[in-house]
Amino acid sequence: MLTELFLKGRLRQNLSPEETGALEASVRRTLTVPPRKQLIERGQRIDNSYYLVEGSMLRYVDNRRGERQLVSVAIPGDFVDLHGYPMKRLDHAVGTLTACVLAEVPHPAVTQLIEKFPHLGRAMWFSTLLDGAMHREWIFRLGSLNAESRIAHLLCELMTRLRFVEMFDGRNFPIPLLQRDYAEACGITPVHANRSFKSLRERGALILQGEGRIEILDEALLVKLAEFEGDYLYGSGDLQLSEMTDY
Amino acid sequence: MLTELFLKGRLRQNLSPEETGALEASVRRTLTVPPRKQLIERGQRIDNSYYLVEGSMLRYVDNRRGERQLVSVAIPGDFVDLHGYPMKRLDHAVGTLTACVLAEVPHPAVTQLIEKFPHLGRAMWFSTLLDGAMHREWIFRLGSLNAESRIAHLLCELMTRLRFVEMFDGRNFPIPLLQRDYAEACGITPVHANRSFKSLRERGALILQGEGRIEILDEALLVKLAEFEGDYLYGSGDLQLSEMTDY
DNA sequence: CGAGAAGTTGACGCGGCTCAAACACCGTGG
DNA sequence: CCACGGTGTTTGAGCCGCGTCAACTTCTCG
Repeated sequence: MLTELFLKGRLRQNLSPEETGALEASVRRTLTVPPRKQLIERGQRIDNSYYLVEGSMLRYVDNRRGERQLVSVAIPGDFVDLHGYPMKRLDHAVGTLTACVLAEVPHPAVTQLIEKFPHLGRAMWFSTLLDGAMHREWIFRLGSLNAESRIAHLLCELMTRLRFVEMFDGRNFPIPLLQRDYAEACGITPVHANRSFKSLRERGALILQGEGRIEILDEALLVKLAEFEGDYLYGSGDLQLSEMTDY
Repeated sequence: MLTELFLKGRLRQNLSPEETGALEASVRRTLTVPPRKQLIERGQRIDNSYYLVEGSMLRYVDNRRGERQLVSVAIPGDFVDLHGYPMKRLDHAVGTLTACVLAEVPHPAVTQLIEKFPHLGRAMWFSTLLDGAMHREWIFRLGSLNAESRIAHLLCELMTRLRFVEMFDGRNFPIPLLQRDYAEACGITPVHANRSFKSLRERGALILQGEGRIEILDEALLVKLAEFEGDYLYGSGDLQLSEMTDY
């Protein structure tokens, strides 16, 4: 079941066996990509989308000085560039963070999927809108928080999302973002990211183990520092997409 | 033709007469809303979406100190909270900037629309993804630019979008955002927004006429300061959604 | 003519940037 | 075996962009 995590991590509802079967069948092939490799550049036309089975990926835009601004971190279960299906080209670059296993889904297959299963189509629409919600919170992070809180906020989001796909044990943070990645995500310099991590360490919130390995010690403290409210991830049971199928 | 601007501003392609007729017919009523009035609060469940016919609106999230972070500025032709159709509740607040005329579209009507016109459904999906693209650029703005460039970048985006709906004459900027609104959009204080505008004025980029009225003098200079590349608005003729209908 | 909202400006402090150096760890090759 | 370079992390010193606090002006409207 390649797409099993898609359900847990992104769709927020159950699909019928026919729908999951059709989704599974629309995968043309799977491929393995080495770490830190750019797959798509800004402006590139695409006619496949990639579902992330294993590993983690980054989406980013570059400014004219070659500096990178991260806009998204993808984890297993994310349909990384499904928005490329309606948009036809991407306004940002996509690359791997770690080695990744990807499932390739051709856009014509998506068209067939959603025409045959309109309900699945709305679910896929929803999954692309979750990116929008996460982008909005990313804007909040950059516009309203200081450096230390920005990092805490990003960690909180990722911990919450990782729990959806059962990839976080409460201590060992499984995404090996380097300090310069946090800097590029949070709009600060790597030096200042380091100082912010030092402060988080001194507060007892986490332990750094080098090369992006982080051990979480006090999640509640991170949530408090970040003013984190996870409702924007639409994970609560009583507000699921399935309610809309009543229409 | 209430929804005429939707085509120009958001859909980036042509619709058939049947499609536009059905879209038009799905409007239950139009309503007028006074300026600076909040319509929807974060977390609120919705079962209508609003298409903006006239005026301008803001979308924002609040932090726990009551400070406001803008995440979007809506102009005529925008389907302000169409993403609320698949999501069922909003993760942000929505309010008017000026007095607005809104067209109310019930969500069940949207379901009927997209089931009868799958092509229109994909077009509406696209229009919600345009928000995502603008959000990403908003992240870039906050994460990679200084205060003066952030304001310039926001102005550039809005000028470009206003041109799509033929609402910008090249001089008089028709959205009366106050300096504190620019501050809330750009993650700076109102005082510093004022100093940044002063700098833009001294460069000869624009003239401030009070109460949010701005006259644009040197658009090229603003584009340069902002490192603005408008391709993310998907306005270029050769990359329109219509190409995907080949599938 | 008083009150409030928007804009403007100055003085001062702090958060984050820049430049620089040093340290830890690892894989490679002599 | 150790020397070595590369990468990631850590820390210090000094500076600057932006925040804070406060005063003042202008305009509008009651």
